[in-house]
Amino acid sequence: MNPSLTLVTRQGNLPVSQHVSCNECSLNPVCLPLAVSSDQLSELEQIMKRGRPLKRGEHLYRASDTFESVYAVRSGALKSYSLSEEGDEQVTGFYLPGEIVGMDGISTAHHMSSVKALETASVCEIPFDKLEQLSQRIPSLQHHFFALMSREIQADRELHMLLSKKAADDRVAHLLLSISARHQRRGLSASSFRLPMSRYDIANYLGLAVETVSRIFTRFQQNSLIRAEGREVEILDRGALCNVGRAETQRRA
Amino acid sequence: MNPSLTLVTRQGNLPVSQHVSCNECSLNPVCLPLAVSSDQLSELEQIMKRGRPLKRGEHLYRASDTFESVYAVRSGALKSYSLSEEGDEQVTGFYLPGEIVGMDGISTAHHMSSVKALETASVCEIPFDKLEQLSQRIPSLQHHFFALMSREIQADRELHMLLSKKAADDRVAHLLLSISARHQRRGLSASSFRLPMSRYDIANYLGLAVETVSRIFTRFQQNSLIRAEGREVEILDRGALCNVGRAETQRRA
DNA sequence: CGCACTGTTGATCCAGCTCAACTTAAGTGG
DNA sequence: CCACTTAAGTTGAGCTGGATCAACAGTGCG
Repeated sequence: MNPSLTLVTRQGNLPVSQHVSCNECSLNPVCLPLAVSSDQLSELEQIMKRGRPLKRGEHLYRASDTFESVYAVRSGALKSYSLSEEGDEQVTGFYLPGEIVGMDGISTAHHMSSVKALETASVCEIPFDKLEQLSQRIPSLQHHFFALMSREIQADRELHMLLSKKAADDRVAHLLLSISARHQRRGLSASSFRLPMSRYDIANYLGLAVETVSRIFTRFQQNSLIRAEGREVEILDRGALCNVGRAETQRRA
Repeated sequence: MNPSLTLVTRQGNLPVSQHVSCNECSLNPVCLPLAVSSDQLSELEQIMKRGRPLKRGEHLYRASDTFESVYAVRSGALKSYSLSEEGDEQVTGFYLPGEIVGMDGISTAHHMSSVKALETASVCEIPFDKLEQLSQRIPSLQHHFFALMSREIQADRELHMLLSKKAADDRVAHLLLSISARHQRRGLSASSFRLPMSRYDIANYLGLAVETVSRIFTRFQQNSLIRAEGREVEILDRGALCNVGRAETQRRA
């Protein structure tokens, strides 16, 4: 609770710069290591730090903190958000294991959003200046980071379309499919998973009211597209979920 | 009209790799050169190519073209857009002189969107593989590109908030202010300019109906926030324009 | 075991969409 | 250079998807 106490605990129990071993990490095939050859991996490991896990609700960083590092998610889940001038929250993204968070803020030297843990989560910290230096020597690493950011931009463009053109059902369906795909990528079940975020966060992210999201979950369930119990979700009819908005009116028994 | 004829014209009249001289370019202070020292500028100029200008409606590239280059806008204006599975267009961005377009597609080796000229426009082509090589040797260039992409991500996050939380007036006001700021950055008038894009494109970009955008222009004009005549716009009350959505109901005579 | 958070459901309302008619501007060919 | 076509923009009227307000049901943490 007390900041200085937290600091002591962190530095006392878990050395801040504990050695990171990507080879022993199950995320190896989906995370940063895929960008570098095995003999260069140790160089990457050298600059990475692993901190103590974050508890639900704890911040990884806050908007206006100075930008120093990007982070690879090891476990758990995080959300990024920012506040408008009027003070209301906009959830801007969700981050699952194997994904990189914190790439905003490179240009301003300050983070432009805040990131907090949705559940107990741990991350590998990658000091960005070190990463830039390393990228000078490892072309594939430089390329990988350009590609990562490019993919982030692409995803944002897709979201742009979702928010500007698609109805509420589509948006929710899209999110479910996105989470599903990201699970599958890690070798987990694509059809059965637990959502790490609340209905509130989903609604906020998708530009909808909580009530609307809730109703849509219910409707999807009634139409046997999914089975949902709280945050536990099972995808029953992936095809139909992809086509929500296409066959808008479910004229089925 | 005939592709091969166009090709001849291009290569005949204007060599594809015509030397680019950033020092003689008025965009020098807002474009790429700001990333490199003057003695390294020639290296950058070396890899850039200037093609023939694009006419209104011509494509710079199309979605699924192989990704080879990014482009710095020299003059005119461009829009990027993509098509949904149902075939309708989503305008994803507008690009003005001094700005870089084409940074999607790095990860896939194919462009994920199309870019076409809104009016006669010219660009400097920057082959991306060459740029990566150069970035290996010029840290500030590498950093600048990371920063550029980071800023793109930031802008997308802001747009996310705009689309998910803000009312139609806010969205239009925001766009006008954005165009204004980008004009100012180039040393042009911040308060008086010509919009390069149609009402249709504005509406599409902001996730609104054309009619709504048109009505809002009219309303802004009635309330003396702007003076608008077709695409010609003058900002009369910048403060009020920033606060649209704050003082929603204009209880004024 | 109680208080606060998270989620669901119902009823009502309104911002912005759709449809429609019309005006103005911009090409285009004779 | 003007008549004609087509695209771009504006205005009006009415409809609707999703927001808002409200009440209630789990759920879980301290």
